[in-house]
Amino acid sequence: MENSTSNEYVRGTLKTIVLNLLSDNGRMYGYEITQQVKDRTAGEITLTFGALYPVLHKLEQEGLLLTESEAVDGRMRKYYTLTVQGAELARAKTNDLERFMGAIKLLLSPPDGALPRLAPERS
Amino acid sequence: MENSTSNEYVRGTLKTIVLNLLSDNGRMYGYEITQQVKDRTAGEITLTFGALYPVLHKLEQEGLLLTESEAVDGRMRKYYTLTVQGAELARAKTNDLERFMGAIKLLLSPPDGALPRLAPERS
DNA sequence: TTATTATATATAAAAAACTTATATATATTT
DNA sequence: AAATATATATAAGTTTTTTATATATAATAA
Repeated sequence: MENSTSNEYVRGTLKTIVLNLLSDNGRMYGYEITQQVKDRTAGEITLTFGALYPVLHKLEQEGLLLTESEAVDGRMRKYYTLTVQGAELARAKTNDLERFMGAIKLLLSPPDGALPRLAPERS
Repeated sequence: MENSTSNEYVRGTLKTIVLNLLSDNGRMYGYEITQQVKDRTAGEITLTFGALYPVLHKLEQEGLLLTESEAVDGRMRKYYTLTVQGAELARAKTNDLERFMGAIKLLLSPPDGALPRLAPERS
């Protein structure tokens, strides 16, 4: 049984997650990215292949990643590495995401000690 | 001149932001929501009407919000209030978002003291 | 030995979400 | 008189994501 929240919040952060992991690891293949995300977040975040591969292909196409295909133990792997521009974007987007999360925290912590309020009459 | 990051990260969090603000404030209208988000995040997050109104309409349609239209100073306002279900969802989604952000932090802080790595040969 | 699970990438169709542009209208400020 | 602020709304187009499907090998379990 899984106990991760829906990956609704991955929406918008996927590109940044991928760039950031590649920045940390230097060289990764798609499947490895999904596994590392799952492992490092204790299963909280799981990437789907249907979302991941199109993002990887698009980043490559934009000149942010380089690829090398390699057969390992009879199975094909496609390794991705950041280009200089990709590394620059990784820094920028990671920084942006941190700022965004700081801003979200300002919203999630009630301004005063406000209690939750409901609609009055009908439930 | 604005200095907010692109609202790319709002993607996926908009519904949660709206539910959370309504939970704090009890009763708000659309324009007010955009202003409060801008104010409380020091301009870091700005909601667009094209994204906000469809979300409000959808939440209403799903029975999570109640509406009351009211003319104030000659201008129309449509106030939104959480239903019981809406309040419950607000709690759940706020909690989920906090968990998600905790998980993201695990990803953004490098596991070891790893230095950023680039592609070898071609730029 | 056969079936299942894990490893590995990929794409297409459909749905969902968001951006951008546009429309309408009143009040206030310049 | 013009511009800005307040206020909601929708439609068209784009982008993104989900879901389903396809392919293939290796390792493990039954």
